[in-house]
Amino acid sequence: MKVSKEKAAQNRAALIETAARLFRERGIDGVGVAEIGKAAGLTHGALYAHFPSKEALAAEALEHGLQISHARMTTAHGGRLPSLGELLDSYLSEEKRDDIANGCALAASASEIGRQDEAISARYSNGFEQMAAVFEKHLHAHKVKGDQREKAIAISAALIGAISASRAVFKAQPEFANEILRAVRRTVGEIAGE
Amino acid sequence: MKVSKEKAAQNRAALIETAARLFRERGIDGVGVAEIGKAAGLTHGALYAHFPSKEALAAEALEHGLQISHARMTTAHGGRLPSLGELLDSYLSEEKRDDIANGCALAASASEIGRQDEAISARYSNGFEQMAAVFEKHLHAHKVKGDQREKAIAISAALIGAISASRAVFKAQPEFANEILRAVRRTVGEIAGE
DNA sequence: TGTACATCAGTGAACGCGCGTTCACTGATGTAC
DNA sequence: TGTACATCAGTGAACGCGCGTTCACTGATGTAC
Repeated sequence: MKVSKEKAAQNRAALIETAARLFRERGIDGVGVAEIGKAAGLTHGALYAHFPSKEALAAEALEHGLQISHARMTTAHGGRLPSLGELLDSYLSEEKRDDIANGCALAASASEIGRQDEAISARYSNGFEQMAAVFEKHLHAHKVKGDQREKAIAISAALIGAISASRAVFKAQPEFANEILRAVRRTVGEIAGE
Repeated sequence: MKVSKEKAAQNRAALIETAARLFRERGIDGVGVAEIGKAAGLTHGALYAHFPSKEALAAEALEHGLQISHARMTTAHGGRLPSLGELLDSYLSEEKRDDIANGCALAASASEIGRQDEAISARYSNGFEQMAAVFEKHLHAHKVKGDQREKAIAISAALIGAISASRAVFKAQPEFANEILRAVRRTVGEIAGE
């Protein structure tokens, strides 16, 4: 049956949010459209009224996830801009590492985006540039010597690698997983002239 | 029909090598057992004479890939130990980034290992520790100040993140993908006192 | 050394299952008069 | 404002397909005598 425009927009948003969370948790290949539809309170068929394919939904879900991640990196308690130290502590915390569903979309999908199509690559690319831009501003504010853009890109890559690696080793060696987070936290702090 | 022990061992090795390559290229979820068997010159049924499940094969394939990666990081032309600069240049080269089939197993599977079982996590964990140990030796040889193990772990995470991110953005922005490699190359070089 | 036979790696059909996508249909919404 | 009807988001059965795994069978290998 037809639903109101408002309700349809809500359903579309629910599909994107649900897909973004499930894709982060289990990968794009690891979640079926039936499960996404059901988790969003719909049937799987409804998905195709909003998106031409699962892949198109994945692109929108990645974009949504990246917007959330960027917003979180640029707002702390009370809406103020977090300091570089707060940002690094939060990004590399054990809590964030363990909460993949709400974690950084760049880290959760790092090694599988290369297998997706160009539309998804483009979204990831924009997200990575935004992340690097956030760090570049911090490096600029701290008057860090050298190529600030270069260092900001390296920091972004290091953080993504740290979360991916920490999650990868966690089940077998949780203490080593924590050591990875601490090691990158301190080394990046040094680069940023902390 | 039965085959000689020697031939059976060759087939087992072919299954592991083929699986390692295909899993790196398209992910564990992205390749079926039928394709692995066929690419190794067998039928899919033969796979179960050597491994109890696809997951068990994935664990062996990861281990095999990590051994290759480690061997490559500790031997250059002529069997000598490569310098830190050679190692970084090679690891962060555009060629390695583009050749996922033969690339570093730690980078290719970074974000999907966290979703696999503990046996696979244990293998990844050992591989990561070996990689960090290689860099720690280089830092020690270069008499780098500070906590060398900490820096070696951070360097390993940064390299894995760099390759993952560079591959992720490549389809949409190949020049940005190259910039990521260069940025991490130079920043890691600085950390290592190059 | 030659023969009989147990072993077991490999074959290929078959299993149930979930996948992404399609489509005829439903029925409340929202518009035209 | 009230009525008739076109729209279209959502339903749920069905599509063909490939998935991981099982299993009865094959036949060369390798062993026992």
